Amino acid sequence: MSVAGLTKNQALVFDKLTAAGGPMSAYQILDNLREEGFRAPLQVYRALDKLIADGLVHKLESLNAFVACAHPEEKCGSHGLTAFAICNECGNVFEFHHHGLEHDLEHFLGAKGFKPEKTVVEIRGKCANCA
Amino acid sequence: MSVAGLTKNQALVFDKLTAAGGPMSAYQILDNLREEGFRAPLQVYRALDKLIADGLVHKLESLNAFVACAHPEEKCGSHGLTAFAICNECGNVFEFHHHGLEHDLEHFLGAKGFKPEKTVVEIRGKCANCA
DNA sequence: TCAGATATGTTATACTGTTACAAACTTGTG
DNA sequence: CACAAGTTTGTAACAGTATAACATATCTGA
Repeated sequence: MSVAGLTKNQALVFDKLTAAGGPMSAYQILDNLREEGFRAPLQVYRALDKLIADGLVHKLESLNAFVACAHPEEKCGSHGLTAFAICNECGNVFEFHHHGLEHDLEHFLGAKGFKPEKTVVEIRGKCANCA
Repeated sequence: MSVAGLTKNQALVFDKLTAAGGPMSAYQILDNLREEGFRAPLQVYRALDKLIADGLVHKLESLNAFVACAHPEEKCGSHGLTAFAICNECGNVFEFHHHGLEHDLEHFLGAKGFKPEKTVVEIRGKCANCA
């Protein structure tokens, strides 16, 4: 389950998030790891910072929540722009990579002299099951 | 400056945000409107809810901040997808509408049975002036 | 006028995230 | 081994973001 190169707390957070199979808030993670010895939010946020930097976890800005990457074995950053379709009914999150999108944005913003560093794309709506 | 159909508090918040010419947090707005009689966050959040519903103000999810629409005279919703390029250096926000982007996303997600309701697109990076 | 709807005010509280500092553990080098 | 430097973890306090619940006022139309 775990991934090489993670410290104890990072692995605990990553495993919890992977097992959940969906988004969790930092405080939900904290409460779920109290049995494992977690006491303070910082323990969660520190682990998340590293996991996000490594591309193993993504932050969903429109939910203030975190979700395990859909393909942790490959480095997520290498796929370019990561986007999420989030169902407002069931809360399911579908992660995808859309190269056309990325290319369009780069082209459009490049023409204006803007240098993208991180791009947030989150589509809220109804998934096929809930429609 | 003001827009028809707004209540007193809504107009105060909208004018403050327009005058700022950039993003403000809800609590920055609150502090800036204490002289006008604002006392509690809810006064700001309630006004923002209405302004956002009307398309006069946008929420920047990656900043937890709010910004006046770049073209309040036209109904913003009618332009489809609203996107933002946000400079991490100077904080400037550039609002734009990209129809190709919107079309691509709709096509891609439609094929999966996902029905978009609201789309968040925020590109963080360096603007031309700060690059 | 007055009843219903809308807007506002107020207090308290919940949720999200960070600062500052201390202690423990890891690692490489003499 | 010993021990210094760096990294990880622990803890407490706090800052920033957002909402719930309830009271009061204002507006609007029959």
